[in-house]
Amino acid sequence: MSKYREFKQLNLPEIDHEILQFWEEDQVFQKSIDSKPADNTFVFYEGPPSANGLPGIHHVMSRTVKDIFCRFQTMKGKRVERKGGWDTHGLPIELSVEKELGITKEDIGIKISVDEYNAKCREVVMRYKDVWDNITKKMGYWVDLNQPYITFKNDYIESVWWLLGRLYEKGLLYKGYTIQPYSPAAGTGLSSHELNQPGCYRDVTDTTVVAQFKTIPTSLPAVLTGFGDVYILAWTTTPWTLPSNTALTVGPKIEYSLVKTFNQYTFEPINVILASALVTKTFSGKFVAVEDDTAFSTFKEGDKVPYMTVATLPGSDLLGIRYEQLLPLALPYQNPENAFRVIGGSFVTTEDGTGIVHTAPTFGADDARVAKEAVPEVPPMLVLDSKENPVPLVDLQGKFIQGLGDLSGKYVKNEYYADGQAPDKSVDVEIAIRLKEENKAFKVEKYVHNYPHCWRTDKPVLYYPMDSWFIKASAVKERMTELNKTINWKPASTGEGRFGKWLENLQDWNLSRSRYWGIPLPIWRTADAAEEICINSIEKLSEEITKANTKLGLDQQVPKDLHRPYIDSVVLVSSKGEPMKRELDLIDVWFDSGSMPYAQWHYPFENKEKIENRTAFPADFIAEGVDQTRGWFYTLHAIATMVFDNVAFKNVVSNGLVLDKNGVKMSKRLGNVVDPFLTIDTHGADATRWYMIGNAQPWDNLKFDVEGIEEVKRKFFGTLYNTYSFFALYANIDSFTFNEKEIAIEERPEIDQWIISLLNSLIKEVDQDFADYEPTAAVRKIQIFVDDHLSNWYVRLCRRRFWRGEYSDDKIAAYQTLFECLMTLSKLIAPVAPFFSDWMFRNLNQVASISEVSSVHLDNFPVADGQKINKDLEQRMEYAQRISSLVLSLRKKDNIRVRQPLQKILIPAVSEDFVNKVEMVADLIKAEVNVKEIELLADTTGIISKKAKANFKTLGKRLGGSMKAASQIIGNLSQAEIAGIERTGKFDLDIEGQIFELTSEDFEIVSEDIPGWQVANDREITVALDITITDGLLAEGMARELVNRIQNIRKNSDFEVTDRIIVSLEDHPALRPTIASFASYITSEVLADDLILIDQLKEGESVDLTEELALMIAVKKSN
RNA sequence: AGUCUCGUAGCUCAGCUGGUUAGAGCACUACACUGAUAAUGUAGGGGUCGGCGGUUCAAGUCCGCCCGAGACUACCA
Repeated sequence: MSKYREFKQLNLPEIDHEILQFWEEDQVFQKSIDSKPADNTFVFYEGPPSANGLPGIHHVMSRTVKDIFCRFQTMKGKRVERKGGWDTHGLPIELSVEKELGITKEDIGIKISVDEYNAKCREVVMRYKDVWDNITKKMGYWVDLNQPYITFKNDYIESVWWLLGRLYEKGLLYKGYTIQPYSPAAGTGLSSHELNQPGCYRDVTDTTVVAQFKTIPTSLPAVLTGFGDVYILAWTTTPWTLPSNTALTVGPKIEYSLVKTFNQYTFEPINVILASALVTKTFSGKFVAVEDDTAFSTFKEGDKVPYMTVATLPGSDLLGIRYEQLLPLALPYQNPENAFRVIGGSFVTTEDGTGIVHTAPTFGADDARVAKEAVPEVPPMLVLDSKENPVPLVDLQGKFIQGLGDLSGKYVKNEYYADGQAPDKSVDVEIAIRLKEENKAFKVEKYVHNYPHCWRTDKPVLYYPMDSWFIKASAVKERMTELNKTINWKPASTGEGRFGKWLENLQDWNLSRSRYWGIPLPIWRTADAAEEICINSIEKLSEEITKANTKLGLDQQVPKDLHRPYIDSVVLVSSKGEPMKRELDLIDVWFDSGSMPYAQWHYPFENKEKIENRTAFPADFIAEGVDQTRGWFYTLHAIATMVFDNVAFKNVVSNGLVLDKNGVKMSKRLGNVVDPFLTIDTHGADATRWYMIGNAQPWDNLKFDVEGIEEVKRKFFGTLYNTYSFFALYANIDSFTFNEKEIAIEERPEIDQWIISLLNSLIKEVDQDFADYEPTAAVRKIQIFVDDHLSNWYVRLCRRRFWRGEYSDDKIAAYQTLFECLMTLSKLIAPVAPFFSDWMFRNLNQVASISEVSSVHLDNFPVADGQKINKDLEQRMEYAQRISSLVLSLRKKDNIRVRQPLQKILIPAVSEDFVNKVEMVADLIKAEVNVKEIELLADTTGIISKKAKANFKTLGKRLGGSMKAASQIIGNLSQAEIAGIERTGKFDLDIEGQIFELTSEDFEIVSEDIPGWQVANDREITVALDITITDGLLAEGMARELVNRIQNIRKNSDFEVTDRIIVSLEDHPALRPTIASFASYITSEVLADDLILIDQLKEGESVDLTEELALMIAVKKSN
């Protein structure tokens, strides 16, 4: 006959090892998938980590979240395939390679060939794969590591190309430009990463100009007419961009003023528009505010310049005003008629400048955006060069192009000239002087501000329009928003707020990256860009290569590796027989990861049905850090919407950050990084997982504190382990193996029915919580059940049933009940604590053979049996718990030990229902608090004093302002008045003469006191305790003290719990009544065959029986 | 700067659609319990619920503004 395993103490890491080994040997993960029907899937997508860095504790967090729901759904009968994946492209990988090789991006192709460089990336990218696989295993995260998808594989790239091809066919791919930081000196664009390097932002002194833009009178609103020439003031720190001005941007909600004054350089009378909030600031120094026109007529050079506000209007009224081009050196090649007008932009502030922004779409990101959003679109200042290509007024060297008069050929910043070559006057100064002379400069000043510099050359960067390929995401903005509304976000605010807002303000997706290690953009173009082709498969590439080989007489093949530089050398041919070359850009790596639903299956070249039958798409569930909202979550959503007009995922959990215990972000620099391996090896994976989930909701940030794991280990796993050990100890003694027929629940004692009822309530709630992606709620409820109800009430109160007496039905019921609780718990906790749960499941099942499967993870999630849920029963047990607690507190007040029996407690009968319920649990209470009788006191006796309280909910609405007074009156009602309410159910409340007719519903009546008794209250329950100790009670109390001392001796002597003993006691007069009445009680309690009183006992040990009485006790084994 | 989240006891967190005296665990103190014992019970101290204003008979809860922490996005004439 097999026994339940017993242990010396809880060792979670050892359990991890044991179960891990079992999983591997039995291929439990594989079985958990294969054993489920293929047509009942729960689709999960693994957001791929990059194996270029080491896993941190936050990965344990996010993977725990993923694992929980996948395991849960598996137990609910779903087939949950979990393909692992690796993100292998991207800037971090390139940078780590560059750091290692000691090179920079500029060296690629010079010091090191692109070929070698990419080989190095390929090598580095999987560097820590083993470490990752190891943590995955150790933390109990089930994911398929054997056939992961890898983003640099040709199959993956081919799928991505296919997706791009679909976008291309739909007209969603186009070439345009974005304003990017660019270093003319280095001849390269800079990433924001590079710009954020320390020391890049530096204070510089620039010549700034507040320029006067002369409005065209016919376009002015009525309020601004009749004053003469009206100028709009706009400030710039980069005067060299003024020739490229094509618009002025105002804040529609900002108030603007028209101010009458003189130009301080030309002394011509002018009227200028600027934000009202900036009038004082702008007209400081040489200016003076005046009230009327007289100052204007007498003004002469040398005086302070008078100014006066003559009109105000909101920015929205300025929209559409046209103005004369400030520096008419060139005109936009497209729609010049739409340039030089006032448009609106939400980014405009009144913090500095004039509240009106000079807008040059070719040199400012905001500028380009507002210009594009304006209706009609404001054209950027692009002109056609000799090859008819549109170019900005400044070339890639940072020089003005030809055809701009004096400016042509000059660098826009003096820093760009070679040493000693810079002219005295920078272009900025030159322009400022010219504007002054032409009555176009309102103010010219030096200004110190923060400006980014190139970290390579130390020279200021230029914001410059760079060619880029875009995905026209804005075209499907509405559809994305619509589809987003069908997604269940956890928390909802991320979906509606962060993600929703992001979709509303969606910009086109800049796909281009000028790097080397990534998926190449599969577009080939002729030199004049007249013809282009987008390659969407390797087969297509092969066809085109063959075609090109024939027409151009080449000998090319499809490269074995689709990366650069091999793919760059492929030349295709246009319909006219011209060569076509690949656009050199790589695509944004986010497109890689957003493509994973399809590319992981090499769709549509393989596994076509998986996507099209919707068995592997969309995902039922994904989870990742909240930082992925605009990363992975977005790219998944965008690609699915654009290509499949579908969501990519139905449920998404975005988890928060893992901070250190002080709430500080973990970083290597601060040395507060928690090592996940160390944590798991020391405390076990389950305690770590349980702590992370139980301590904070996944989407809140977690303040990670190892002490919290310790607490979880002690409180939760320790208690559960103790409960199991307790069960195992006695079940082994009684050879309980669940052989007997199950005893019908209604035939079991009240307390068994109660814990089973609670258990089923728990199943219901936990099942719901897991289904709702609320793991924290589930975990907390389980914890309360285990600690408070199962361990501290059920087991505590039932202990005797397990170790006393025959193997009766009552005992069997106790075993069956506790077994069921433990078995069910193993399943409920399985998603969160996969190791301990399986360990407990297997320990129980290997003896009882209740389940046919070998692992809890192959079993089904428990189903609540509504029949067994009895809310009445739960209610009365709650009464029992609360009453017991009150009695214990009363005992405490008088310092009466629980072992000392007392005669009686009095409880005022609150209601008939209450009386019935308490009577049903009276025995439990009596045993728990060691009291002989419970008297439920009907209030007719008149010895209970009561208190009435107002029911704010019912009265508040009716009484309104009189509520306070009412509550006071009701609180002071006399015993007679309260009795009246109880009798008649009515009461007329008089508040300052106004009568309100109240009913018993409007009151809460509580028994407050029983005069002359020790009384304790807990809400509606009141308990009084009779503390008289009679001789009989005293003798019985002493008997119990004796039992306790003898039990202690047994235990200290390391007797088996089943050993029978002989007890010798030192005789004492105080002891005699006890022995006379309770000798048989004592012997049966301590399993004694004999109890002997001896006058002068020499052997044994001296024991304090009470405070006054100490005596010798000897215990020996009986034969 | 914008968007979002968070702010309740020394620490970690509950607090449902507003309702009476704001709760739990940990930690601390005292006492008790003990055939589960690195557990448990009872009692105690500890709170201007980030601040200010508003709505309401009534605000931790709803609204506005501000402060602080964090994330993401954008970098500004």
